[in-house]
Amino acid sequence: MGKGQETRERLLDIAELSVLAKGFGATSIEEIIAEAQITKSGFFYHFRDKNELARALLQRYLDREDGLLDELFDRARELHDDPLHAFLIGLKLLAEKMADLPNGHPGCMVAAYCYNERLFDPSVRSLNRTAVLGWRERFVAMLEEIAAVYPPRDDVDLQSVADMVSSSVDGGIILSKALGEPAVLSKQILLYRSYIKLLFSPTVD
Amino acid sequence: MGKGQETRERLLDIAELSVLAKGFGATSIEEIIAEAQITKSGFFYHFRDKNELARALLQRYLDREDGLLDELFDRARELHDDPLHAFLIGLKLLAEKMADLPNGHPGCMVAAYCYNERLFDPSVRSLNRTAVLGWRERFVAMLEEIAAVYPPRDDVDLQSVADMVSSSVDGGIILSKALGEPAVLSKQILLYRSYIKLLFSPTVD
DNA sequence: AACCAACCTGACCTCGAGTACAGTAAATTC
DNA sequence: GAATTTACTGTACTCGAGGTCAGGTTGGTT
Repeated sequence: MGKGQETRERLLDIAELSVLAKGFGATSIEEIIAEAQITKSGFFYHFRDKNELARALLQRYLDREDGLLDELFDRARELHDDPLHAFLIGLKLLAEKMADLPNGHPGCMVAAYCYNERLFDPSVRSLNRTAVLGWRERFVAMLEEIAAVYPPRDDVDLQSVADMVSSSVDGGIILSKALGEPAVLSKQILLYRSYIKLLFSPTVD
Repeated sequence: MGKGQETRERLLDIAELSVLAKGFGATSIEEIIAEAQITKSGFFYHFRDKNELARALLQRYLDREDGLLDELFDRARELHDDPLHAFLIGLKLLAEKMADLPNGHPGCMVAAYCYNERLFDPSVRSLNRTAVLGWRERFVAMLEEIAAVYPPRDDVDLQSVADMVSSSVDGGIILSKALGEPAVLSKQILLYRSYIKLLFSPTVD
């Protein structure tokens, strides 16, 4: 990574934490460059304007998130052939990952952007939408594979069950933040796992 | 309601929508007073500073939310004596209420404040925390009553199952907003309901 | 040695934000 | 009907925000 890329990443790191803690509108370029020890002109060399910072921030977050999900659920599939058990293992790995964050989850960019939507141009909003649709697709594929083997014990829409992964994570993050109890997030993921277990297991216990 | 209270409520209405759409930091007093057709000094007559607006906004939101939950779950209890079925009915009523919002849910103040936490003084943050704890308490009480009659079919922590109500709502709101699909929220609540059904029902069908 | 692109710095501009404070018209109280 | 309170308006101030532009330094290419 060249010197320019390094600076850019540093700017994004600083911006990311600030955006998750104060929102995009309250995150000033002034404060980012102060922490990054760079001048304002230096900042604008890397990003044309604040909206380009927003786009880059979201894109980087989504790439990382996709990478993490690939890693965890691929690993889960390695550990178990059965689609249901692989999914349950993947959820456990995810819960553990979330529990291992030292200061709790810093926040979900997608959620932060939802509560700042009016600030962004359509391209950023569409990026956000596409990301959530991607997660839906990812988990719907797993769930269909599961449902083909284990008929669900309740009449549910698999697409919504797929959405529930994102919902549990985003909801869990909010509760963790509001309560100041980082553990809440992983507990919510494990409850989703419990639902999947009950929904698809032929016998329970 | 006197003239002053009326103005105050109008200011809060305008601020609420803006905060949920752009975040608190990006919501300017200037824009609020422009829409409310009042001067800046008029605004500061009602609120000492921006932080007092924040507190009033959250307080009003929480009062309304508590009122709504009281209404729905009291009504549910009227409709069915059994604690499990009453809870399931309450969740259905909640899902319907959420589905009936014409333009989708405008957003949860608690969630918005979580992603703006650094902007507020400790009293506001503590108000936010207390609210979530209140919801936890409310639903834990219902779940304990249920669990006393119907032993849960999975080894779960009832406090987390209680938190899952808030988590489903907040997660559902975020997905709805990100996707531009208002229906997602009520579907997530109904999935939580499905989980409760599977978790406590002696027989499934 | 000359050049050039990448990576910045410094000085400057404009605008709107939050805030202060003095004044005032209308309603309410005494 | 005088005094007080409520509910504002008008004016003025400061500061930090996002953004521009012209210039400078550095390390590698020709």
